[in-house]
Amino acid sequence: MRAVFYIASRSSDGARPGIREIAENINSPGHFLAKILQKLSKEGIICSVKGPNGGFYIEPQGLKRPLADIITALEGNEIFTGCAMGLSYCSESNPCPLHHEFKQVRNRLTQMLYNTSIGAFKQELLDGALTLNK
Amino acid sequence: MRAVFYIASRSSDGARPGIREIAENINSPGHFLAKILQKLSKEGIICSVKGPNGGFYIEPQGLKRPLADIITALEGNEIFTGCAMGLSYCSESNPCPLHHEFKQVRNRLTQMLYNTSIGAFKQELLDGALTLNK
DNA sequence: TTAATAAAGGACAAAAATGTCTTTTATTTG
DNA sequence: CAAATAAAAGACATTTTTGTCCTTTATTAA
Repeated sequence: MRAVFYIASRSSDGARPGIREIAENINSPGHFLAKILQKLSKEGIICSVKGPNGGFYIEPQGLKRPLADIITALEGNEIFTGCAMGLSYCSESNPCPLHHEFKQVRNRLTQMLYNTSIGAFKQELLDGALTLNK
Repeated sequence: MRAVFYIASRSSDGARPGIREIAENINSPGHFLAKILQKLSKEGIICSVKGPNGGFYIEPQGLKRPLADIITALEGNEIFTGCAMGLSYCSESNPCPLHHEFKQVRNRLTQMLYNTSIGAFKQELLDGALTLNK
């Protein structure tokens, strides 16, 4: 789950890096990465091409999608909706003591992840160190 | 890890509920609860008395401690310090693209958990539904 | 002082998350 | 079309987290 954004930043700029190349650059077990990429491509976040010279890439429109989409695809959306204390009964109509205050924090996080596109994140990475080895 | 705050809210008001009593009221496996309570009592957040009529309680001064202490005791403080993306290289001097913005969100959460005492949380629970069965 | 009670502690078991390996399928290039 | 390449897919292994059980130790009350 860690190695998510690396793909995003690498796979673009026209090229189509393969699993091995990506794995080396982000310092992650290749076979494990493969599974994650499979999920992401099934969810339509990244695209893949089989065969020689194949690999992964992201379409221009895909770069516009928010980081939140990646999280949702990989881990579901509990982060965006769950209670701070993990209380199952907690809801808008039956809030736990921290519910309202926490909701603000959570909403801000949600906003942040929805307002930051994969492309923007990538751009900042390229501008900076690009140290993605975990 | 879920069943944390329940103890806090129950064990006070002079009584010393035992594991069984607590477990039933919060709908959690008793033996598992026991381990959590052990940790918390080792950390000095709750107190325990062995023998007949023994059980768990929290001293008045303990009620003043922030919720954050419970979290730290049980899960460490990565929540309060870690990077949103789980990037190990991310730090103040080498920030990831979301670092600064996320830090604000995280600090707000931290503040919230430090400003809310166990006692205050308990009070709100007693005032409200007190539905703590998970 | 002894019997009953209840937490402490450690060993063990199950489930989930993480990671590895092998086979299959699709694509491209010669 | 054949061979090589690379992702897809699923089986399998390891590790971590979560949960259970049993024995020991401390305390209280009769």
